[in-house]
Amino acid sequence: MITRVFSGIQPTGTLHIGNYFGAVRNWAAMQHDLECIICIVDYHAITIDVDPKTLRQASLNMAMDLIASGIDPEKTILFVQSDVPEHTELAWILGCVTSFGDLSRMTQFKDKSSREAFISSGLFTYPVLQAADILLYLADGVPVGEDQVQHLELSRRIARRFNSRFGETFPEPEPVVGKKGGRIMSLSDPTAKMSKSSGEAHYVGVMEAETSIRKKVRSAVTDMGLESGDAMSPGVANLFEILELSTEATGEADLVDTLRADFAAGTLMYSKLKDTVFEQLMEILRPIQQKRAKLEASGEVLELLRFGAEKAQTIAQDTIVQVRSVVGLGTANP
RNA sequence: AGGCCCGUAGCUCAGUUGGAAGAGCGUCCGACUCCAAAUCGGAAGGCCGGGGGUUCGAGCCCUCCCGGGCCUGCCA
Repeated sequence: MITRVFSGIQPTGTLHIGNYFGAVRNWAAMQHDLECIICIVDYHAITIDVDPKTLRQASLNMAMDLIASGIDPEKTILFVQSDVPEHTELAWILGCVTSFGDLSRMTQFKDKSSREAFISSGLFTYPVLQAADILLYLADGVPVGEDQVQHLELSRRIARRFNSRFGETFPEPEPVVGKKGGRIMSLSDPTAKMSKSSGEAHYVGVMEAETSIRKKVRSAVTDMGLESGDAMSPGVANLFEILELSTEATGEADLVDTLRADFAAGTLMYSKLKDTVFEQLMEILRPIQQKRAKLEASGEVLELLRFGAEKAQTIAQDTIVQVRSVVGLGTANP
């Protein structure tokens, strides 16, 4: 039985609808039944080149996006990672029970390092910090997408090795699967997951201006003309996916059925599909954008994050005291 | 600590004895499309890493600095 869930998200400055439908919305649903901890992972962000002038603001923006998207800072512990420096201490200690070979096998490192000119050792040990994030809170559940299962496996491995070496300390975190697959693909390249790093045309920002969103949806790749009865192309399937996820909340699910029937009959106009996707999407995004604007005007994020960091640190410090004790570190806690 | 190589458009790079800064990809606009993609047409985009020097003239030569890569060594 899972009781406490940890999630991290990088301070990329803004959320896109892939983040929203794939992760954030599930977190918002979970926070009513489970103890949720959501961390804006700025220590992770600095593993690749970042601009120090924008990092802090990116963290604050991400926090505001999350709250506007339904994360309730009263229910969920929401904070910025570096406000709780215990993360780094635990990462060091866990790094010492992590094998070099395990880290070398991480595919995401191989991926990212091949793209960077400067490869920091932090990029290499990133999964250790990720394990520390989870284990610091003794979280027993981690909402996880396809691409993160390998990292979670490593976290479990690290927890297991630590426990066997120093005594039962950490639960082995279980993957928590969201209720819906919710994997949204890039609009320009529907074979790749939606991400900000691929470029402007690839993603739709949750806080993006309506005119811009409309344009991006209209520009989505479809297909080169199908015979009726042909399988749906990845691009069209992706649009249907977005539509389905949107209408789930707007209560207009019959729109999807109608359009699907049109597709099956070979009479679907993609321009109509796109307009519908755009309209339904905006039904979801508009209230979020309004909430976000109010939040920004109020200037209360800093206070909310400080509140979150305090709650997080209370848990984190208990863990660190325990860890230092079983490992034999320091003189304060024999 | 020593040796070698690199830094030019958002990205990957070309740039001849020193003589008017370029290409591909990406971006923006247009044509074509039910809408898009692909394709075609057009446009924007640059402190040539930075300072100093040589020269009538420097992306190119000299020098120092900054940043990055590889190799060897030293310390922990």
